[in-house]
Amino acid sequence: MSKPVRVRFAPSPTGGLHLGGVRTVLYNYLFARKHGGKFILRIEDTDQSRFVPGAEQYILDCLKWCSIEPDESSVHGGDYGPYRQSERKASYRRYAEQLVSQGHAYYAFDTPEELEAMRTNFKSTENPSPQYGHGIRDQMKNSLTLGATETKALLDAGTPHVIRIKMPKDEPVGFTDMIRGAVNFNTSQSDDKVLLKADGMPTYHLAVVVDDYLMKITHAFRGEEWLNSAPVHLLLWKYLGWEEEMPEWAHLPLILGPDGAKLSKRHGSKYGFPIFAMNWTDMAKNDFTEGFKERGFLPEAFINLLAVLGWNDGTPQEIYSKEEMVQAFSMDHVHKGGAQFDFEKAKWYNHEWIKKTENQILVQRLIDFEPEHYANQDAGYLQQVVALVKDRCTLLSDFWQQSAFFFHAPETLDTDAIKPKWNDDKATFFDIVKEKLVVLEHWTATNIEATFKETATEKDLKVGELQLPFRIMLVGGKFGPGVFEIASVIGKKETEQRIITALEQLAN
RNA sequence: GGUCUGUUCGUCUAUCGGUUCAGGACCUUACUCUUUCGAAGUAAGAAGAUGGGUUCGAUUCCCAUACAGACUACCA
Repeated sequence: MSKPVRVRFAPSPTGGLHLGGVRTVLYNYLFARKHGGKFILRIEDTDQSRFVPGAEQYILDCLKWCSIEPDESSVHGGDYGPYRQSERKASYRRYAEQLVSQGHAYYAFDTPEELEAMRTNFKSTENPSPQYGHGIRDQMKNSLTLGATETKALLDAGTPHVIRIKMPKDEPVGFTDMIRGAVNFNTSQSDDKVLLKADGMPTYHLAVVVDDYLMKITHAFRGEEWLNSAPVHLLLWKYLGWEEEMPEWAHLPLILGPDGAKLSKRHGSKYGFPIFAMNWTDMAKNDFTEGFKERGFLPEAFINLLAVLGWNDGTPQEIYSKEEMVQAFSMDHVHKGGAQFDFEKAKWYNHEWIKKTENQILVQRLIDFEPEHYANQDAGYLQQVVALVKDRCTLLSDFWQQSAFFFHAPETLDTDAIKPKWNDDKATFFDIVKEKLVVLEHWTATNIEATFKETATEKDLKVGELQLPFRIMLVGGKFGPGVFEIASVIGKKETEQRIITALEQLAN
């Protein structure tokens, strides 16, 4: 029997949570649930200069909205905390120093200016970005070139320094990716990545390995953009003596924008669709990014469309509930290639979910979405309205436009639509039909329709030509569900009143 | 520049070497149905990047080319 599955999502609280991030969480979550394991949320806040206040809470809120909440996290707790890297700071240094004493890492004292100078000096057309690696480290200021005594002196003097991994020259490294199979590299290709920064914080490279080990992570999913740094992590697992404990890795394909490049905030503003799960405002940069939630997406639709962007279960099914996804999910059906995000299809998913969602739940979503419109309405009435209009709404924001006339009489009537064909016969018809409706015993759509049609026949008028005027009277415009159903929902009194108001307007 | 990864209709994808027009969905168009607008239904449109192999047989396996993307920070 294998170890219990433990997967983790490790966002950096430096900004919003974009589509790719949510999809990574989702796959983590689905995989954990599928295998009865734990889903852990770890906050990677080692870069204090980029840390954005509120971002951690934002991430938690997004996950809550999507109902993919972690089992262990900085708020839920667990056996392997703390789950914030800033709170684990003390533990990283000893691992870095262990590597130094083993000869797998070294102290480097180069100042930012010196590094900058190195990059410009060694820059050439063949090598536009020279790397601090086996070819260059001999010429830099580090414990390998300085010698033991000078290094110790600098260290004792408190000289700012970092610890870098010493990448071996020309050794093959490789691993088996859950999605891509065998992936091979050569150690010469990677530079001597900084493991511990001058402020004592670890970089991602050190932290991810140490934390994954200490938290007993069994499977690690991350974006394809990390593939190139895998050799560094591989070596770290090996050098720290934890090779046997190394998790299985899956590098998820990227989500691309309509232009085929990695999806970014830029795409959102350029093409007019959201990129983040929820609205996010970076106060420091005064930068606002729209969210799917506020755009009117249902969380069920949101995770559905993300799950299927790069994964399928081999069947033609497209609409999945979260439970169905857990059942069907499997890593071997995750696509290798990046997937372009198509907002049209995203809207289609939402539409399908609106149709599929029970009226009662939909009403609740609407109240949450636009309380100013729905919060003080009668729940039963809202459900009737929602049942009538849901088929014609793609986003939650469409509901008000489609249903406002259920809550108040139309402010303006599109009389231009009927005036050309309006005449006294029709005016008389509505007078009579109004009187008949007022005394109608059972106020139902079928009865209203029957009364309407009988009266039309009596008056020798075509029903079709009367329906549009009736619609304009009740709705104000040429849209909405069936007129008789509308009349039945808004009630006898309101129907009568709207006919009267409209007849007055048409008489002028 | 180097390294890594990828490539089936415009987009998301099915096909785990072998029947059938390479299937489904989004999208677009036409028609039908609602004598409103959605919706719905029907039909049509549209693909294996290129060139070599391997094989009785390749979209599927291998190689090359092309194209695309990612990475190349004391950011993650």
